[in-house]
Amino acid sequence: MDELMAQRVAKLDTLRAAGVDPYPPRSTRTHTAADVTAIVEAFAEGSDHAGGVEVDVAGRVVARRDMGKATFIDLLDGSGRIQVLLRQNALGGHWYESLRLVDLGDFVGVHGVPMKTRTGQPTVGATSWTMLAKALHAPPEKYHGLADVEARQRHRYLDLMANEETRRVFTTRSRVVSAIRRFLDARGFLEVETAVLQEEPGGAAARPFKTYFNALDEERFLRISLELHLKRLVVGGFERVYELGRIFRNEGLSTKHNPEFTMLELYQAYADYYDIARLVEEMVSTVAHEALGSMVFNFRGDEIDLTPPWRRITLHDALREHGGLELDEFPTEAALRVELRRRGLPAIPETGGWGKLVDTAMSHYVEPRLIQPTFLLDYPVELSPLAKRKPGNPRLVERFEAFIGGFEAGNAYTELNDPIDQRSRFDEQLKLRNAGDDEVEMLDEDFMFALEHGMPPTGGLGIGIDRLLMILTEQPSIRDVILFPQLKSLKE
RNA sequence: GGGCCGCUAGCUCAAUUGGCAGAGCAAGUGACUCUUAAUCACUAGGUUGUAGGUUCGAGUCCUACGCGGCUCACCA
Repeated sequence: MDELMAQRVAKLDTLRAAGVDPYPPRSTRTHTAADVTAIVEAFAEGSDHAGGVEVDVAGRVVARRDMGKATFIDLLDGSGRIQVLLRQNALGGHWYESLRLVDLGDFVGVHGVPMKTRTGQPTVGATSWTMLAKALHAPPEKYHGLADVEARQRHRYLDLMANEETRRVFTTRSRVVSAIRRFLDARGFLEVETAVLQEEPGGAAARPFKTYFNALDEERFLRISLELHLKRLVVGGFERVYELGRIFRNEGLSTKHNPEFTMLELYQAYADYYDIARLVEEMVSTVAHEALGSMVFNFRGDEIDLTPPWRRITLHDALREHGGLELDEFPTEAALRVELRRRGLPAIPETGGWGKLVDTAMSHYVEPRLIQPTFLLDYPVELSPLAKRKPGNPRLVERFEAFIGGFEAGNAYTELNDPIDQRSRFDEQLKLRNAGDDEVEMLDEDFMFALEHGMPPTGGLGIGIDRLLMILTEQPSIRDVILFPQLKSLKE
């Protein structure tokens, strides 16, 4: 035990020896910090007190200014900060003296009267105080806060207690998620919960996490998307469903990727991808307005305006506009590969077909330039085995991805509901897999059985909530919007 | 996984060419009854991420490892 902790334990023992429980089971709080501030601000003009009102406040001691026979303490509670003035002749000598047992980081309760100091600051003039919970470690530095990125992520509680900005990000996250629910609930969507542990992880091309189900003596996978289960529900007759849930992909970490992340997926019967595009821009802008009161955000140095309508451009046109690449001139995998090599693109995939190469070109030329919210429309069929083909052009599907701030934030299609085509698409995926592409969509027989019973024309959507939050809270890394991001363990 | 950068007191940061490891906050003692990054005086606090190596001498140079950040690859 280090010296600082030993000092605090000694104070704790002193309290106990005096018959004081340093961890009492409850407090008698009657007012929050914000309540007291409101009371003081309602004082009559020229008055510095409210006749007869007494309050009990409680919170963590975040600053302390010792003035001899008077001490100022700043308490932080869930509503904010409030200053407390403890004076010897208001508390009595014994209780003032025992203030020396109060350290930064302790939780204390204070009984007193709302008042203004000479400078007009709302303050509780204390008549008594109580220890509510003794802290055995010093909190992070009071002025600079906690800066070390690793410490902030490993010990998020320290980040939250030290950094106002962190508290803002995560209260915003909560408000955004509840605004999304309100938006969808108001439009007749039914919120559902589907299986996290799955026999066959489908709905996306990603490596899954594996786990083991002891009772059944079978392997299970953590879900990599919500799609196939939600579509089963549309088959079952739920016309508008959504799920806000955690999904898991056994892949790398980056400023845009965390292995577990929160996805919103929704499915709307009798809608197509154009309907979904309108829904997305309306939902995101409404949620931004409700949760943050603004539709304009500063993200990585760019000003991003979420006001609808968002730009719509086909992938085909975007490649011409941003890359000078005319896809029609390179209609085969071989021709496109030669062209991309000639252009010197990095990381050209060896497997995966024409669609994968189009995706590579898109990532290189288009994606980084889509700073303002943009719907990129009509993708190669090979990349989208669950989306409906575009009438008149069977190489493309009715799909868009929504880009904001230079990365993908959403993905939507007119859902494929032709079970014959769906089965052949799974077959195509299997061929790609056999050709060496290990991240493809896997056949799910029960899903096929569902489709074979008939699914109405349906529009579907997936939005990465964490990425959306990055924009809305103006945070450059996904780890800044996830309370407990995945980190390597400390081996000792 | 590759490349680059970082790791010094509980926290935030210094340390010149390889030459006695420092400061602020926090802590302890004392002064101070309207302060608010309170102020003032004094005190204590270190296996410089870990393990080796070079050197008379290593926070500093070399090697390996650990953790983190950025970036590339993969992915949403």
